[in-house]
Amino acid sequence: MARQLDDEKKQRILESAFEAFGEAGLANTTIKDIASHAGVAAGTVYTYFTTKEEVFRAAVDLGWNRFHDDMAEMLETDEPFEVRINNLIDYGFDLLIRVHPILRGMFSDANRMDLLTHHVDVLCTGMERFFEQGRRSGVLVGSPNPRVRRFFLNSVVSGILLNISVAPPERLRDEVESIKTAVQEMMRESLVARAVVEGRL
Amino acid sequence: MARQLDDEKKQRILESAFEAFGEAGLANTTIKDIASHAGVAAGTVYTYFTTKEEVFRAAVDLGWNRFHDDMAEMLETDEPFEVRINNLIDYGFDLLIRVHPILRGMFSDANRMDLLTHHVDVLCTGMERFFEQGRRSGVLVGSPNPRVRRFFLNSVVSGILLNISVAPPERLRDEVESIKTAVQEMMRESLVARAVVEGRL
Amino acid sequence: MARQLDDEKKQRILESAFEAFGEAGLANTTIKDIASHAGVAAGTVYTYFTTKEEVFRAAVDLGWNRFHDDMAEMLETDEPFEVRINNLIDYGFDLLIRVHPILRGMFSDANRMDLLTHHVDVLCTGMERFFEQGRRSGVLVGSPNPRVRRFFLNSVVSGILLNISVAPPERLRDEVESIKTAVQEMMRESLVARAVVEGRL
Amino acid sequence: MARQLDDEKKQRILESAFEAFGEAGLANTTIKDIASHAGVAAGTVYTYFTTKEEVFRAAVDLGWNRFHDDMAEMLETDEPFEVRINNLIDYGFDLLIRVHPILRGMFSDANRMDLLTHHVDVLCTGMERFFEQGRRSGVLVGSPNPRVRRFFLNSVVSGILLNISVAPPERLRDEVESIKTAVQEMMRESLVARAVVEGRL
DNA sequence: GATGAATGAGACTTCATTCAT
DNA sequence: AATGAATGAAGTCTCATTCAT
Repeated sequence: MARQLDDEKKQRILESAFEAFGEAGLANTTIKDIASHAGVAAGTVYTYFTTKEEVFRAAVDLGWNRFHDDMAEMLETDEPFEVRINNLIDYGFDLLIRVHPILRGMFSDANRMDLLTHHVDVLCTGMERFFEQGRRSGVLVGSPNPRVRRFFLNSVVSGILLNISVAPPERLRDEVESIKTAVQEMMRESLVARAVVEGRL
Repeated sequence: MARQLDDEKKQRILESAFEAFGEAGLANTTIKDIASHAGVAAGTVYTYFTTKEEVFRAAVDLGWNRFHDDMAEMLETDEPFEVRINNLIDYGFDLLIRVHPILRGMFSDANRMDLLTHHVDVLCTGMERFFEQGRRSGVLVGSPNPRVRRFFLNSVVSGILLNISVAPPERLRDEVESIKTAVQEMMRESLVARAVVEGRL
Repeated sequence: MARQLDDEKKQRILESAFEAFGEAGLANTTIKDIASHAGVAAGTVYTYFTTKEEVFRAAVDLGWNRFHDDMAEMLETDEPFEVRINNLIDYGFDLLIRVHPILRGMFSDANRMDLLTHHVDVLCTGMERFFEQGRRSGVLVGSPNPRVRRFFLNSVVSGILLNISVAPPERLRDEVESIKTAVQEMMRESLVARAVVEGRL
Repeated sequence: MARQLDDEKKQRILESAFEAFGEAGLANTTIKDIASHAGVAAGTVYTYFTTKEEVFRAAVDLGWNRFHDDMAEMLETDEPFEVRINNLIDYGFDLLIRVHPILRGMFSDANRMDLLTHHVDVLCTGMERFFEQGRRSGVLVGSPNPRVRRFFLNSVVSGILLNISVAPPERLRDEVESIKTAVQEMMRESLVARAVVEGRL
């Protein structure tokens, strides 16, 4: 038998593509860039993918799926809601750093290929489900109108994504840190406000 | 006279570039595309710009500046705040449709060239100043903490931009309409909530 | 046993090559095409041949040799000349259909590699010898000048080859049929003409 | 105004393509080969043609049309038939040397693209018309059956084409010379034969 | 011996930019 | 100032050939 198709190698190519596209975008990244970063010959990329566009799509999905998986793992535990929301704030933003390339370098092209709406939707639906659990345990406030709530959620989530995407790599950590702080304060205030409304304070 | 003619031609090129880049992105748009849409020869573009990148920068700025100007014109009138906020909701989103190309087609590349942070910042600062006026006349609520308020504003503004940018041209108007409705509801609720807190309801 | 198996595999590859080259030509046929049609892996082709060009040469020779063999078998029997000439006309053209690929798909490249003159020559010499036998039994006419006779033979034989090579596969059988009819008529006339000249009619 | 599209340059490219394709065939000829032989940059070829295939088609047509034109010019004069047939034999074969490339290098691919049947047909029809004039002035014999005559003509014409096409360039002139001699002899014999039949000799 | 993944040279084609007209 | 033909660098992709398994 000959050398077998190597899933590890495909992953290496994909990882390399993810970084390269994230850095420079679809058009400014060459197959050679990707290949040499992955330690293979240019032609080898075509053993695992049929076109550059397919590599791009796979790289975008890699980033988003990794993000979704990490989010799910973090949120869907048996711990009490308070612990999970702290996890979200404490570690959730770290996840964004890993997917920063999808936002910074792959945004427009991914959008043009209609690869984004789906993932933004998945993300927001996951968040919504999570916060729903919080609502049931009375922890979080928000508009009593579910449509407004969804819009608010969607806007804030998207807004955070956009803000992170525009951050150049070198300012990325600071930007994330400041967003994190703001979210923490916002939540604290929200809880206080609710307590006031409920006459608990 | 000659000067005017030239300026007019430069504008035509820029307008054409704005549309072409917005539709297809930096890399998928050729100088010839831009030139022929503007009714000039490819070489003529180089009479007014030195490189394709410069055309791109100028097109991005054209879009954003036009947006900023329209926003300013709309918000900075002498009319009472209530009228202006209705204008914002009624007509503001129409402006977004005009700048959709910057978001849809020029996002990543503009970002990579660091042309975005500035404009997002200008937009948010303008909005902040506007809502500040509202606050002074007691119309709008929001966190008492200015940092949280700014974060909230920035997130929602950015979120709206992202959501619009993600909409394909054919779904654009519907998407804008639904965002508009959500914002209206959100504001109504916000005013009610404040009235409740203040014991007015 | 092993030897036989190998030979059989080599034949399969060659057969596959003959068809593929005949269909698409040297440059438009890949080693993979040939291999997969033969039911082997691309690498295996290199166990039996050293280069693609060698495969091509072998395929060309396969076609021509098969043709020469079939012609020889048909012509060199002990039957009377009249029977054999009828065989030639009745079945000879069927042979051309089998070698059509050499003519249609392999012509130019085979020619460039100087693989053709030899085979056209072999064919014409065989035909000449055959007709010579006819002459001896007084059956066929033709120029009394052997050089003219050879030229005439060569031209008609080559002309038939060219006409068949030019026929697209789907028109091949019709084309062959019409050539067959024309040859039959021509021969009949020739015999009549000779009879006239000899005062037999 | 800019440099104008230069018909002379297009001709130079075509001429270069004709020679290159004729020498090496479609697949073995690169656009760069053609361009550098024509003294232009590779990209310039694409100013005048859209694909390599288009260049090839144009080169094939160039060769054949030139041939048809020369034939027509030679045959369609007011001179007596005897003079014209001598022209045909004396100079006609020289024309074949000019088109040798179409036959040697472009045959198979041109055939695959169905560019040949038409031209072979045009050639044979032209010849038929010419010999028809001869028949009317009683100069030439041949089968009284027009179908047989056409087949004979077609075969001999095609046969000559094939024989010339298989000649390698260095043997080309000799080959043509010997065909020429054979044709001359064949015609002389044909005339003699007719005289015999008619009792004139 | 067979396999087929890996290689990398090389082809076509595009397009930003230049510059003769 | 405008034009658009010319240039040539660069990118994607193919495929003959090699060689580890």
